[in-house]
Amino acid sequence: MDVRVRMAPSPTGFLHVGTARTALFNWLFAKKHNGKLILRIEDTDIARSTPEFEKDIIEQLKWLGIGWDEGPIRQSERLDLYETHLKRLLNEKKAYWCTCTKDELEAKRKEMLESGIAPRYDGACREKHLGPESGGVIRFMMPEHVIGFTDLIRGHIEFKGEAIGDIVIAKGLKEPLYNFAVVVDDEDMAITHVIRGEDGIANTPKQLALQAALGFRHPHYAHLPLILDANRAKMSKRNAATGLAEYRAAGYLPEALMNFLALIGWHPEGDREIMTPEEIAKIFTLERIQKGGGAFSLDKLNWMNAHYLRALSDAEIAKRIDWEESERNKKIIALVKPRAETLNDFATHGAFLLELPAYDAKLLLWKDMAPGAAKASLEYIIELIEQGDAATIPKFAERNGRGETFWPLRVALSGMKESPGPLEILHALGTDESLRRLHIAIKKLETPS
RNA sequence: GCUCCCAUCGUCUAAUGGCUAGGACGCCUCCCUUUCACGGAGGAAAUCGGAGUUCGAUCCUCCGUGGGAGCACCA
Repeated sequence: MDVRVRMAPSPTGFLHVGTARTALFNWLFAKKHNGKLILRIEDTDIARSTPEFEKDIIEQLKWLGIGWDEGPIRQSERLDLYETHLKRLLNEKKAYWCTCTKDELEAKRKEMLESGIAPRYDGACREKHLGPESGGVIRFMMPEHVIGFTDLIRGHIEFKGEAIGDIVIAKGLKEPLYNFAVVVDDEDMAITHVIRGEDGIANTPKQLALQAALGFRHPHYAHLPLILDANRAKMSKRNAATGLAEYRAAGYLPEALMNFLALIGWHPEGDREIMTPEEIAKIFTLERIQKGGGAFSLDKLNWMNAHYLRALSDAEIAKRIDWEESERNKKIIALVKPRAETLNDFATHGAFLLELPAYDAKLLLWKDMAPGAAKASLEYIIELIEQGDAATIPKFAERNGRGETFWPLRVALSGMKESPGPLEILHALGTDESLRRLHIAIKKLETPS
């Protein structure tokens, strides 16, 4: 059978890195097996879903480089389909209307919690035989037997049906809830493999039972380890940037992010870590997915991003940061690239070329050299530049001392403690601007602080 | 509290029922170098604990401990 997988984000928030990683693994799996990937928007929660979030999800997925074969399919546009199956379950007495109030349920829940048993619905409305006019919710009669399945990553997992209780599958005939809509859709879309986060494990028995009751087939399940934050807890907005758009805005490259995300919870056989999506897809297998959660290491992402950045041509970088290809911009890019970690660094690290930053005169002094020596060195360099002999600066440095020559020059031109090399900056700035900055430096050295 | 899942350097991970447990990030040292970065060469750093199976266990089993997730008229 042809592989069909889906990514099923809920538009109740911006695209989360965890959701993106799950989407990526589905994408890799589909690609590896020549299967189809379906984008399904799980917007059954009308109160929390917004078009803005949906737009962000689609936009970021595309930006990351994840394409899909079918969709986006919105659950909110398929309410009739769910209603049909809901009615069937009701008719077959596999589901029933329930009018228990939230207060009643909360009280019972508390009671059960206090007596040390797993809180679950007690089935109070099971035998009431209520109809749609009751205005209640629809509950599914959970079977009391053990429900097990073989997770493609974790192996056999079992849950006791009686511990789950009768779950609410819809608030009304036109208001299906997550677990029910998922089951109907996975069947309707002929999903073969459900690849989702570990937090979906506990939902699996519910969905399995629902599938059985509806006469649907069971897809294969694979539960991915979670992406953890630095504190090894599920990544949350409180402790880290969780929105993919935030990383994009911070200047990360989609190819770097993709490579990085693929390596959280999955690893190829060998030592190779830098791989294109195509290379990864080729060797991707669920068997090599880790069981334990993996921490999101910003350090490693930064390293990887810098690595990918250096591999880009200057012209490509200009395009990505939306800079016109002027001579000046080209120079900035070439100069900043070896040191850049993110795309944003071109603007921030390159700023000194456009405007000399304020700096302290003392910065001009190499080690414990005297201000007079620095001044003399800079004055001589000015002379060389004015004579068109800038090319002989290295020779002068040999006589004058490398540090004593290059350090003051570099600081005079950049105003910074750390920067590209002085001759490169000199070239990038051009003669006029370089001379202007050198004179500023000399003035600083002349002014006692 | 209940249910489920997990456990190799700080982090992401590789490997094998048996040589000095490998790589990457980060960290440290050295080289290159005016600085920083890049690059190059080294280094420190791990099989959670206890039983059992076995000639032998990091790997298999059990217990413990630790960590995580889930327990909605959210998804």
